[in-house]
Amino acid sequence: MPQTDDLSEDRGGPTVEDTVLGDLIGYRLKRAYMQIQPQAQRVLAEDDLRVVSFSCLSIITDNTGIVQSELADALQMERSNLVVIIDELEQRGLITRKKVPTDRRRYALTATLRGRRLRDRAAEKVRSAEDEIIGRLDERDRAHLMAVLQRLEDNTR
Amino acid sequence: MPQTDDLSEDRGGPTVEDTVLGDLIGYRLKRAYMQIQPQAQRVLAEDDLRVVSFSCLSIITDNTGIVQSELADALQMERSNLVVIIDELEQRGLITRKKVPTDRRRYALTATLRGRRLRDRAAEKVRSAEDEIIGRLDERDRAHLMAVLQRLEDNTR
DNA sequence: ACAATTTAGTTATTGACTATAACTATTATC
DNA sequence: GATAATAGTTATAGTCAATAACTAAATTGT
Repeated sequence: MPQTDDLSEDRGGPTVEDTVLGDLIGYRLKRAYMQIQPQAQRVLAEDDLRVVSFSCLSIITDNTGIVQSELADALQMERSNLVVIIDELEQRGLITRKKVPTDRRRYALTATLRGRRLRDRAAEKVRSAEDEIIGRLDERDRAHLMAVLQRLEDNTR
Repeated sequence: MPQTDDLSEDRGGPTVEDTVLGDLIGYRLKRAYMQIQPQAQRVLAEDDLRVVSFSCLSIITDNTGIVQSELADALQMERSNLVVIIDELEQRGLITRKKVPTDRRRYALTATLRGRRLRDRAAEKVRSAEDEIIGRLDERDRAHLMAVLQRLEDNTR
Protein backbone atom coordinates (compact mmCIF):
# COMPACT_ATOMS: atom_id res chain seq x y z
CA MET A 1 0.00 0.00 0.00
CA PRO A 2 1.48 3.37 -1.02
CA GLN A 3 1.64 6.21 1.46
CA THR A 4 -1.67 7.94 0.91
CA ASP A 5 -0.26 11.44 1.09
CA ASP A 6 2.68 13.75 1.46
CA LEU A 7 5.58 11.95 -0.09
CA SER A 8 7.19 15.32 -0.66
CA GLU A 9 6.47 16.58 -4.22
CA ASP A 10 2.98 17.85 -4.79
CA ARG A 11 3.74 21.36 -3.55
CA GLY A 12 4.92 23.39 -6.49
CA GLY A 13 5.42 20.56 -8.92
CA PRO A 14 8.22 18.07 -9.50
CA THR A 15 11.05 20.48 -8.77
CA VAL A 16 12.35 21.93 -11.99
CA GLU A 17 16.03 22.83 -12.11
CA ASP A 18 16.93 26.51 -12.16
CA THR A 19 20.46 27.84 -12.08
CA VAL A 20 19.68 31.42 -13.02
CA LEU A 21 16.18 32.77 -12.62
CA GLY A 22 15.84 32.14 -8.92
CA ASP A 23 18.89 34.27 -8.20
CA LEU A 24 17.47 37.28 -9.96
CA ILE A 25 15.79 39.83 -7.76
CA GLY A 26 13.33 40.82 -10.45
CA TYR A 27 12.16 37.25 -10.77
CA ARG A 28 11.76 36.78 -7.02
CA LEU A 29 9.94 40.10 -6.70
CA LYS A 30 7.52 39.21 -9.45
CA ARG A 31 6.76 35.77 -8.04
CA ALA A 32 6.19 37.12 -4.55
CA TYR A 33 4.00 39.88 -5.93
CA MET A 34 1.97 37.42 -7.95
CA GLN A 35 1.10 35.56 -4.76
CA ILE A 36 0.02 38.63 -2.84
CA GLN A 37 -1.67 40.72 -5.49
CA PRO A 38 -4.60 38.38 -6.24
CA GLN A 39 -5.48 38.29 -2.55
CA ALA A 40 -5.56 42.07 -2.34
CA GLN A 41 -7.59 42.13 -5.53
CA ARG A 42 -10.05 39.66 -4.08
CA VAL A 43 -10.78 41.52 -0.85
CA LEU A 44 -10.94 44.89 -2.59
CA ALA A 45 -13.41 43.53 -5.12
CA GLU A 46 -15.83 42.97 -2.24
CA ASP A 47 -16.09 46.76 -2.05
CA ASP A 48 -16.04 47.18 -5.83
CA LEU A 49 -12.53 48.56 -5.73
CA ARG A 50 -9.61 47.69 -7.92
CA VAL A 51 -6.09 47.90 -6.55
CA VAL A 52 -5.48 51.08 -8.49
CA SER A 53 -8.69 52.79 -7.40
CA PHE A 54 -7.98 51.83 -3.81
CA SER A 55 -4.52 53.33 -4.15
CA CYS A 56 -5.97 56.56 -5.52
CA LEU A 57 -8.61 56.75 -2.84
CA SER A 58 -5.99 56.16 -0.21
CA ILE A 59 -3.61 58.86 -1.39
CA ILE A 60 -6.47 61.32 -1.81
CA THR A 61 -7.64 60.56 1.71
CA ASP A 62 -4.17 61.27 3.03
CA ASN A 63 -3.72 64.41 0.90
CA THR A 64 -6.81 66.57 0.86
CA GLY A 65 -6.78 68.88 -2.12
CA ILE A 66 -4.19 66.96 -4.11
CA VAL A 67 -4.56 67.49 -7.85
CA GLN A 68 -4.59 64.83 -10.51
CA SER A 69 -1.08 65.26 -11.83
CA GLU A 70 0.38 65.10 -8.35
CA LEU A 71 -1.59 61.95 -7.73
CA ALA A 72 -0.45 60.41 -10.99
CA ASP A 73 3.08 61.31 -10.05
CA ALA A 74 2.81 59.77 -6.61
CA LEU A 75 1.43 56.53 -8.00
CA GLN A 76 3.78 56.52 -10.97
CA MET A 77 1.03 56.29 -13.51
CA GLU A 78 -0.01 58.28 -16.56
CA ARG A 79 -2.40 61.08 -15.78
CA SER A 80 -4.44 60.08 -18.80
CA ASN A 81 -5.10 56.69 -17.25
CA LEU A 82 -6.14 58.35 -14.03
CA VAL A 83 -9.11 60.16 -15.46
CA VAL A 84 -11.58 57.29 -15.62
CA ILE A 85 -10.60 56.12 -12.16
CA ILE A 86 -11.18 59.55 -10.68
CA ASP A 87 -14.43 59.75 -12.61
CA GLU A 88 -15.65 56.56 -11.03
CA LEU A 89 -14.58 57.45 -7.50
CA GLU A 90 -16.41 60.75 -7.91
CA GLN A 91 -19.55 59.15 -9.30
CA ARG A 92 -19.61 56.76 -6.37
CA GLY A 93 -19.46 59.71 -4.01
CA LEU A 94 -16.12 58.65 -2.56
CA ILE A 95 -14.28 61.81 -3.56
CA THR A 96 -15.12 65.29 -4.76
CA ARG A 97 -13.47 67.19 -7.56
CA LYS A 98 -13.57 70.96 -7.51
CA LYS A 99 -11.73 73.60 -9.49
CA VAL A 100 -8.86 75.36 -7.77
CA PRO A 101 -9.73 79.11 -7.75
CA THR A 102 -6.12 80.20 -8.15
CA ASP A 103 -5.44 77.84 -11.06
CA ARG A 104 -8.53 76.89 -12.96
CA ARG A 105 -6.79 74.16 -14.92
CA ARG A 106 -6.53 72.07 -11.80
CA TYR A 107 -9.00 70.05 -9.81
CA ALA A 108 -8.60 69.68 -6.07
CA LEU A 109 -9.47 66.13 -5.03
CA THR A 110 -10.91 65.43 -1.61
CA ALA A 111 -12.20 62.23 -0.08
CA THR A 112 -15.72 62.35 1.27
CA LEU A 113 -16.61 60.89 4.65
CA ARG A 114 -17.86 57.79 2.87
CA GLY A 115 -14.64 57.65 0.91
CA ARG A 116 -12.48 57.90 4.00
CA ARG A 117 -14.47 55.23 5.76
CA LEU A 118 -14.27 52.90 2.80
CA ARG A 119 -10.56 53.51 2.54
CA ASP A 120 -10.04 52.65 6.19
CA ARG A 121 -12.15 49.54 6.01
CA ALA A 122 -10.59 48.33 2.77
CA ALA A 123 -7.09 49.02 4.07
CA GLU A 124 -7.81 46.89 7.10
CA LYS A 125 -9.00 44.04 4.91
CA VAL A 126 -5.97 44.19 2.68
CA ARG A 127 -3.70 44.19 5.69
CA SER A 128 -5.45 41.13 7.07
CA ALA A 129 -5.20 39.35 3.76
CA GLU A 130 -1.49 40.09 3.63
CA ASP A 131 -1.04 38.94 7.19
CA GLU A 132 -2.43 35.55 6.32
CA ILE A 133 0.13 35.12 3.60
CA ILE A 134 3.10 36.40 5.52
CA GLY A 135 1.96 34.71 8.69
CA ARG A 136 5.17 32.90 9.33
CA LEU A 137 7.33 35.97 8.81
CA ASP A 138 8.18 37.40 12.18
CA GLU A 139 8.07 41.12 12.77
CA ARG A 140 11.80 41.55 12.32
CA ASP A 141 11.80 39.89 8.91
CA ARG A 142 8.80 41.89 7.84
CA ALA A 143 10.35 45.19 8.86
CA HIS A 144 13.60 44.26 7.19
CA LEU A 145 11.78 43.31 4.00
CA MET A 146 9.90 46.58 3.87
CA ALA A 147 13.03 48.61 4.51
CA VAL A 148 15.02 46.82 1.84
CA LEU A 149 12.23 47.14 -0.72
CA GLN A 150 12.01 50.82 0.04
CA ARG A 151 15.72 51.18 -0.50
CA LEU A 152 15.56 49.30 -3.80
CA GLU A 153 12.93 51.73 -4.94
CA ASP A 154 14.92 54.77 -3.86
CA ASN A 155 18.16 53.58 -5.40
CA THR A 156 16.90 54.26 -8.89
CA ARG A 157 15.85 57.84 -8.34
CA MET B 1 19.66 85.02 -2.02
CA PRO B 2 17.93 81.67 -1.78
CA GLN B 3 19.94 78.47 -1.76
CA THR B 4 20.29 77.69 -5.43
CA ASP B 5 19.73 73.96 -5.07
CA ASP B 6 19.01 70.95 -2.92
CA LEU B 7 16.66 72.26 -0.32
CA SER B 8 15.38 68.68 -0.02
CA GLU B 9 12.40 68.10 -2.32
CA ASP B 10 13.20 67.31 -5.94
CA ARG B 11 13.70 63.56 -5.50
CA GLY B 12 10.37 61.81 -5.91
CA GLY B 13 8.19 64.91 -5.82
CA PRO B 14 6.98 67.13 -3.00
CA THR B 15 6.51 64.29 -0.53
CA VAL B 16 2.92 63.17 -0.61
CA GLU B 17 1.46 61.91 2.65
CA ASP B 18 0.73 58.21 2.92
CA THR B 19 -0.57 56.50 6.03
CA VAL B 20 -1.56 53.21 4.47
CA LEU B 21 -0.13 52.19 1.11
CA GLY B 22 3.51 52.30 2.10
CA ASP B 23 2.92 49.76 4.86
CA LEU B 24 1.43 47.22 2.50
CA ILE B 25 3.78 44.55 1.27
CA GLY B 26 1.99 44.25 -2.05
CA TYR B 27 2.49 47.93 -2.71
CA ARG B 28 6.17 47.86 -1.80
CA LEU B 29 6.73 44.75 -3.90
CA LYS B 30 5.09 46.31 -6.89
CA ARG B 31 7.04 49.54 -6.64
CA ALA B 32 10.35 47.74 -6.25
CA TYR B 33 9.50 45.48 -9.16
CA MET B 34 8.58 48.43 -11.33
CA GLN B 35 12.06 49.86 -10.83
CA ILE B 36 13.87 46.67 -11.68
CA GLN B 37 11.75 45.19 -14.44
CA PRO B 38 12.30 47.92 -17.06
CA GLN B 39 16.06 47.54 -16.69
CA ALA B 40 15.86 43.81 -17.27
CA GLN B 41 13.59 44.47 -20.20
CA ARG B 42 16.04 46.94 -21.64
CA VAL B 43 19.12 44.71 -21.57
CA LEU B 44 17.19 41.67 -22.80
CA ALA B 45 15.82 43.66 -25.72
CA GLU B 46 19.39 44.05 -26.96
CA ASP B 47 19.27 40.33 -27.72
CA ASP B 48 15.66 40.48 -28.97
CA LEU B 49 14.43 38.72 -25.87
CA ARG B 50 11.47 39.58 -23.72
CA VAL B 51 11.52 38.79 -20.03
CA VAL B 52 9.17 35.88 -20.57
CA SER B 53 11.11 34.40 -23.48
CA PHE B 54 14.32 34.72 -21.50
CA SER B 55 12.65 32.92 -18.61
CA CYS B 56 11.54 30.12 -20.91
CA LEU B 57 14.93 29.80 -22.52
CA SER B 58 16.54 29.71 -19.12
CA ILE B 59 14.33 26.97 -17.70
CA ILE B 60 14.67 24.92 -20.88
CA THR B 61 18.44 25.28 -20.70
CA ASP B 62 18.40 23.99 -17.15
CA ASN B 63 15.93 21.19 -17.90
CA THR B 64 16.75 19.41 -21.11
CA GLY B 65 13.70 17.59 -22.44
CA ILE B 66 11.15 19.47 -20.36
CA VAL B 67 7.72 19.56 -22.00
CA GLN B 68 5.55 22.58 -22.50
CA SER B 69 3.04 22.00 -19.73
CA GLU B 70 5.80 21.46 -17.19
CA LEU B 71 7.40 24.67 -18.34
CA ALA B 72 4.13 26.54 -18.14
CA ASP B 73 3.69 25.15 -14.66
CA ALA B 74 7.16 26.18 -13.56
CA LEU B 75 6.66 29.72 -14.81
CA GLN B 76 3.08 29.91 -13.59
CA MET B 77 1.68 30.82 -16.95
CA GLU B 78 -1.00 29.40 -19.23
CA ARG B 79 0.26 26.78 -21.61
CA SER B 80 -1.75 28.42 -24.38
CA ASN B 81 0.28 31.59 -24.00
CA LEU B 82 3.47 29.62 -24.13
CA VAL B 83 2.98 28.37 -27.66
CA VAL B 84 3.95 31.51 -29.55
CA ILE B 85 6.97 32.03 -27.32
CA ILE B 86 8.21 28.51 -27.90
CA ASP B 87 7.50 28.95 -31.61
CA GLU B 88 9.73 31.98 -31.73
CA LEU B 89 12.56 30.45 -29.73
CA GLU B 90 12.47 27.47 -32.05
CA GLN B 91 12.41 29.60 -35.20
CA ARG B 92 15.42 31.52 -33.94
CA GLY B 93 17.26 28.25 -33.48
CA LEU B 94 17.59 28.70 -29.73
CA ILE B 95 15.68 25.56 -28.81
CA THR B 96 14.49 22.40 -30.53
CA ARG B 97 11.11 20.78 -30.18
CA LYS B 98 10.80 17.07 -30.82
CA LYS B 99 8.05 14.57 -30.13
CA VAL B 100 8.69 12.25 -27.22
CA PRO B 101 8.39 8.68 -28.53
CA THR B 102 6.63 7.29 -25.45
CA ASP B 103 3.93 9.98 -25.43
CA ARG B 104 3.32 11.51 -28.79
CA ARG B 105 1.20 14.31 -27.39
CA ARG B 106 4.25 15.88 -25.83
CA TYR B 107 7.18 17.84 -27.18
CA ALA B 108 10.57 17.60 -25.53
CA LEU B 109 12.21 21.01 -25.45
CA THR B 110 15.97 21.33 -25.57
CA ALA B 111 18.16 24.40 -25.80
CA THR B 112 20.63 24.46 -28.66
CA LEU B 113 24.23 25.49 -28.16
CA ARG B 114 23.32 28.94 -29.46
CA GLY B 115 20.40 29.03 -27.05
CA ARG B 116 22.52 28.08 -24.07
CA ARG B 117 25.13 30.65 -24.96
CA LEU B 118 22.55 33.36 -25.38
CA ARG B 119 20.94 32.40 -22.09
CA ASP B 120 24.27 32.64 -20.28
CA ARG B 121 25.16 35.96 -21.85
CA ALA B 122 21.72 37.46 -21.25
CA ALA B 123 21.66 36.22 -17.67
CA GLU B 124 24.96 37.93 -17.03
CA LYS B 125 23.63 41.18 -18.41
CA VAL B 126 20.47 41.04 -16.33
CA ARG B 127 22.50 40.34 -13.24
CA SER B 128 24.72 43.34 -13.95
CA ALA B 129 21.72 45.55 -14.53
CA GLU B 130 20.27 44.44 -11.22
CA ASP B 131 23.57 44.99 -9.47
CA GLU B 132 23.59 48.61 -10.54
CA ILE B 133 20.23 49.15 -8.96
CA ILE B 134 20.88 47.28 -5.77
CA GLY B 135 24.39 48.61 -5.56
CA ARG B 136 24.10 49.89 -2.06
CA LEU B 137 22.56 46.72 -0.69
CA ASP B 138 25.27 44.70 0.94
CA GLU B 139 25.45 40.97 0.47
CA ARG B 140 23.72 40.20 3.75
CA ASP B 141 20.71 42.37 2.91
CA ARG B 142 20.50 40.90 -0.55
CA ALA B 143 20.58 37.33 0.73
CA HIS B 144 18.02 38.15 3.37
CA LEU B 145 15.75 39.75 0.80
CA MET B 146 15.91 36.76 -1.51
CA ALA B 147 15.22 34.34 1.32
CA VAL B 148 12.25 36.30 2.59
CA LEU B 149 10.77 36.68 -0.90
CA GLN B 150 11.17 32.96 -1.43
CA ARG B 151 9.35 32.30 1.81
CA LEU B 152 6.53 34.68 0.87
CA GLU B 153 6.10 32.73 -2.32
CA ASP B 154 6.10 29.37 -0.58
CA ASN B 155 3.68 30.45 2.15
CA THR B 156 0.77 30.45 -0.27
CA ARG B 157 1.27 26.98 -1.67
C1' DA C 1 1.02 93.52 -22.83
C1' DC C 2 1.04 90.11 -25.84
C1' DA C 3 3.15 86.11 -28.44
C1' DA C 4 5.09 81.72 -27.53
C1' DT C 5 5.58 78.06 -24.45
C1' DT C 6 4.23 75.09 -20.82
C1' DT C 7 0.99 72.71 -17.89
C1' DA C 8 -3.54 70.27 -16.37
C1' DG C 9 -6.92 67.59 -17.70
C1' DT C 10 -9.18 64.94 -21.19
C1' DT C 11 -10.17 61.68 -25.13
C1' DA C 12 -9.12 58.17 -28.20
C1' DT C 13 -6.22 54.62 -29.65
C1' DT C 14 -2.80 51.20 -29.65
C1' DG C 15 0.06 47.29 -28.26
C1' DA C 16 1.18 43.94 -24.75
C1' DC C 17 -0.19 40.57 -21.77
C1' DT C 18 -3.51 37.25 -19.42
C1' DA C 19 -7.21 34.28 -19.19
C1' DT C 20 -10.72 31.40 -21.30
C1' DA C 21 -12.97 28.44 -24.36
C1' DA C 22 -13.00 25.28 -27.97
C1' DC C 23 -10.71 22.09 -30.74
C1' DT C 24 -7.54 17.79 -32.26
C1' DA C 25 -4.63 14.12 -31.20
C1' DT C 26 -3.11 10.98 -28.00
C1' DT C 27 -3.00 8.51 -23.73
C1' DA C 28 -5.05 6.71 -19.40
C1' DT C 29 -8.94 4.80 -16.91
C1' DC C 30 -12.83 1.79 -15.83
C1' DG D 1 -13.67 -0.72 -25.98
C1' DA D 2 -16.14 3.36 -24.36
C1' DT D 3 -15.14 7.34 -21.46
C1' DA D 4 -12.35 10.53 -19.46
C1' DA D 5 -8.21 13.09 -19.03
C1' DT D 6 -4.03 15.33 -20.92
C1' DA D 7 -0.77 17.97 -24.32
C1' DG D 8 -0.62 21.14 -27.52
C1' DT D 9 -2.87 24.50 -30.36
C1' DT D 10 -5.91 28.37 -32.06
C1' DA D 11 -8.80 32.13 -31.53
C1' DT D 12 -10.66 35.52 -28.77
C1' DA D 13 -11.85 38.71 -25.20
C1' DG D 14 -10.62 41.59 -21.30
C1' DT D 15 -7.19 44.42 -18.79
C1' DC D 16 -3.65 47.54 -18.58
C1' DA D 17 -0.10 50.81 -19.72
C1' DA D 18 1.72 54.06 -23.05
C1' DT D 19 1.17 57.61 -26.62
C1' DA D 20 -0.59 61.21 -29.28
C1' DA D 21 -3.59 64.88 -29.99
C1' DC D 22 -6.57 68.14 -28.24
C1' DT D 23 -8.65 72.33 -25.16
C1' DA D 24 -8.25 75.56 -21.61
C1' DA D 25 -5.56 78.00 -18.65
C1' DA D 26 -1.33 79.74 -16.79
C1' DT D 27 3.58 81.11 -17.29
C1' DT D 28 7.51 83.03 -19.61
C1' DG D 29 10.13 86.09 -22.54
C1' DT D 30 10.60 90.34 -24.74
